[in-house]
Amino acid sequence: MLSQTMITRNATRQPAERRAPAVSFGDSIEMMGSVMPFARNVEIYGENEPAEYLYKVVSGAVRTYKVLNDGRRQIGSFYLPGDIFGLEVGGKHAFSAEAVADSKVLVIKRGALVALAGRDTGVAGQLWTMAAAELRRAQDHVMLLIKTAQERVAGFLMEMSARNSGASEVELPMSRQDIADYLGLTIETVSRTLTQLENSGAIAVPSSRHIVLRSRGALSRLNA
Amino acid sequence: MLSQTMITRNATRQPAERRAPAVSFGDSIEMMGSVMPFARNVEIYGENEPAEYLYKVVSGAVRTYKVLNDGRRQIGSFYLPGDIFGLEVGGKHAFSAEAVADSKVLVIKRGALVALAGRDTGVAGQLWTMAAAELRRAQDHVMLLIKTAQERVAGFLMEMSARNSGASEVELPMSRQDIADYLGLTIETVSRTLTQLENSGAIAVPSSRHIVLRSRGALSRLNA
DNA sequence: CGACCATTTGATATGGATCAAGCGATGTGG
DNA sequence: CCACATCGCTTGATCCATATCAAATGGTCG
Repeated sequence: MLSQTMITRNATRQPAERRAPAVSFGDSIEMMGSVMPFARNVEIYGENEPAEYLYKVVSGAVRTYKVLNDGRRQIGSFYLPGDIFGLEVGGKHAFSAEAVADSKVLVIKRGALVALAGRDTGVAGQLWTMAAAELRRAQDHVMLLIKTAQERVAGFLMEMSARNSGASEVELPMSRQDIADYLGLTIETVSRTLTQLENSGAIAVPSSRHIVLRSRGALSRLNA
Repeated sequence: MLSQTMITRNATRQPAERRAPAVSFGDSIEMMGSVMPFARNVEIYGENEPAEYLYKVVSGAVRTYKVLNDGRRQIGSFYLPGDIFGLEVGGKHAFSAEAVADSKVLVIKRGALVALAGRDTGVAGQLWTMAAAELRRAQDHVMLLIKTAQERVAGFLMEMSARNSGASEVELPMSRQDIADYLGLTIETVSRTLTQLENSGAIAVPSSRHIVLRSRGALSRLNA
C-alpha cells in the first residue's frame, strides 16, 4: 500500500558445528561455534523457525525482516560486524534473517549458551543485556517511524555513524531498497531525501553507498 | 509534523502458572507490594527515572509514552488489568507512564523480585517471559506503523479484543487522542476511520468508547 | 442550564507514494 | 575487449492518503 519491496520467496540455510566450553562470554563465545559464509541475499534463518542458534556477524552485514501477506517488507534491524543476532526470547525466530552482502557469521548453538547461563550468572547477565539491546532497538524503531522522511533518513545516518564509533564517514552495506524498508519509506523518497540533505550541505554523497556527514548539527536538528 | 498530541508537561485478568517452592510469582507477587490509586492523567513514573519498582494494573488502564522535542507524543503501550509494566532491562525507565483513567496499581519493589529471581529459577524465567512480552509488543508496534490507517485501526481493535479474551465487544478506556498517538495517526483520522469501519458494517459504535466487532473477517482482511 | 471537553464531520493542503523515464556502473556473452 | 543487458539509483510528473484547519455536535459535570 505504501512502500516496501514486494517479496516472492526463496530460501536456503544451514548452520554448523559446536564444541564444549567452560569459558565465559564476550569475545570468548567465539570458541563455542564456527564461522560460516553467507552470500549476499541468502537466508540465514526464517521467521517461525525454532531458534536453535545464535549468530555473531564477523564481516559483512545482516538484515532481519518480516513480510506482510501482501508482500510489504519491513526490516527490523541491520546487524554489523560484532553484533549478535538471532537470540529469541520465545523459542522461535520472530523475523527472518538474510545476508545484506557477502558475510561471515559465527554460529553458536543456543543450547550451549543457555546451559552455560544456568551455571554462570555472568553469562545470564550477558544474555539479559542482549535482550535489552533488542528491546531498545525496537522501541527506537517505533520512535523513528512516526517522524518525517528527513528525520528518518537523518536519524538513520546518525545511527549508522554511531555504530561505526561515530565516524563522520559512513559506508553503507545495504541498498536504498533496504534502507527504505527499514525506514518505512519508498526507495524514491530515500533517494530524494538524501539529495535534499546533500543540497542543504548536511551531507556529501561521493558515491551512492558512501556518505559523509558534514554537519552533525544540521542532522540532529532534523532529528526532533 | 505528522500527528500526535502536543504536550506541554506536567475488570481483571490473571496470568497463571507457577511452580515449586516458597512464594513464587504469578498471583503471589501480590504479596510483595501494595496497591496504590492513580487518578486519570497522573504520572506513575517518568522517562529516565531509575526503575525501582515494577507495576501491575489492578483496575483502570495505563499508558507508557515518549515525547519528542517538538511535542509529538508516541504511546508505546497500553496496559490493562492484569498486565505488568515498568520492568526495564536497563536500570532506567525508557518511557514515562500515566494512568489513562482512574486506576489502581500494585507496586512492587524491584529489588525484592530480583533477589527472588536469584534464588528461584522459576521467577527468573517469569522475568524473562515478561521481557519477551515487551519485546514482542514493540516489534508488533513497528509492523503496525507501516500499515494504512484502516489497517492500524482495525489491528488496534482486534488487539484490544484479544486482550479481553477475544470478546466481540470492546470498552475502550482511552481517548481518541491516546489511540491516535498509539497508532501514529491524528485524532481526526482515527475518528473518520472508525466511521468508515462502521459504515462498512465491520463494527458498530454504540457509544464512542464502546465498540462492537461485527465482522472479524472484514477486520482481519484489513489487517494485511 | 451553561461551560467545557471529547468526538465527529467538512474543506483544503501537502508529504510522500506511485508511475515513468533516464543514467551510470557492473557484469556477461560473443 | 566491446556491446549489450541488468541492476541500482536518481529525477520528474502526478496522485492520493492523511494531515491540517475549522466548525458543529454531543456528552458530562458543577
